[in-house]
Amino acid sequence: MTEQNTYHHGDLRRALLEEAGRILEAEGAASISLRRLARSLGVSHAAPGHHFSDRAELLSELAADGYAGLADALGEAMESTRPEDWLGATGKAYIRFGMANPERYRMMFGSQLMGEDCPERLRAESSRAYMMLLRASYRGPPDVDPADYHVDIIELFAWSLVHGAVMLWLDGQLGPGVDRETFLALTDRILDEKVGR
Amino acid sequence: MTEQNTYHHGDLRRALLEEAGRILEAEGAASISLRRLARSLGVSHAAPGHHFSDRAELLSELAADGYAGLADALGEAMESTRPEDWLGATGKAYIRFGMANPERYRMMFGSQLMGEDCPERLRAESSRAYMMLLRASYRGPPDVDPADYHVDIIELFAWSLVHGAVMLWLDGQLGPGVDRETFLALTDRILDEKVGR
DNA sequence: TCCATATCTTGTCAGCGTCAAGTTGTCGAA
DNA sequence: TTCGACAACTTGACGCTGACAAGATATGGA
Repeated sequence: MTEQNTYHHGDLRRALLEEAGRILEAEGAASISLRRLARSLGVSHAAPGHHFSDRAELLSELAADGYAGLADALGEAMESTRPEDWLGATGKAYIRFGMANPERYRMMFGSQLMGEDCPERLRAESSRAYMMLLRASYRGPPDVDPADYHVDIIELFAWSLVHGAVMLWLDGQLGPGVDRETFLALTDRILDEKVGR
Repeated sequence: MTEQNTYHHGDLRRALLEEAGRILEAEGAASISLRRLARSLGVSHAAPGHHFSDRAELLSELAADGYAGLADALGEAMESTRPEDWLGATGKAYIRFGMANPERYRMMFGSQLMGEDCPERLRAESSRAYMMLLRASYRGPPDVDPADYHVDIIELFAWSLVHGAVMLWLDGQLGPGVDRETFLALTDRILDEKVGR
């Protein structure tokens, strides 16, 4: 399926992204090289260059996929809970997404792909995820467009909290005393007690 | 001072770290290359290899310096406030440190330098910074060694909060509506209202 | 059928980290 | 003072990387 002996690969772009995603979670973003991807897929070393202008563009695509997955996870969390529980539910979903996709998450937030001239899709997917959190924490009148919410204390508070917790976990900064179970119990308790209002 | 025409540079190791630090804040960690450092300092391309076994080892040293600076900043914040205000004061100092040293901060937490076989000094300095936050948030009896504190809800809560806030700021995730002043006002307010108990 | 075009290959370039082997300076012991 | 061990540095090489240019090949519409 990924192997086709035709001159044209068929869907090299997709294959490149899939292989890159595999390497990402297995070895980290630093191990992703265009030449290695080409080697794995049996194409020439310059073939990837026809689908991504840059190595950065490929990584941005991976990051955009990550934001899309995060936004979806947040959306699902909101669908299965009542609006008054949205903030806590999305927080928990956020933390679980980060723990399930550590390298993906690290790349989304750690590397500075989101510059001035970042790809449009990356910007779109990341702001979609952001809008999810805004919606989850919004408490105002219901007829306001989510794009018109403004960042206020609650939103920054909630997002900072879950984002920081995931980062601390991924970097192993919490020490050996905090295992996976303990961490989840702690964060859930924080979200219940501090965020639920 | 950084230029000496002797065969032996004198203090090449220090000069390498200083130049690397300059490049770090100016262009980001990705722009730090051993050969470029050698070129800037007028030594051969292999000279840095005699002071750092690895490129990673040099970066780890930079990160360790960062943790040392962070720990110092937290320590100063605690010295100039009463113990009951420590948590809020260290939180504010933490946020200001991150904003003042964006690329340094990103490298400390973003890149996975803190693995199993990470340099001893990096581990030491990072846990020193961690201990500062534990001390600042500790509320138990005063005769307990800080090393024996255990991570509990308050500590994780406080550190997650400031860490996440800094990351969001550095990555520009908050959008154009949140400028530096607004961000500082928001985070200060959060620390006062939510962390002060 | 034929040609424009997308796709892929081959070749090349400079830069990078890393290692090996040789050179030069330093410093303490004899 | 001389000598030898050792640290600091240079030179050279290797394979890897991203990037570009130019040519080959397949595809699909006119």
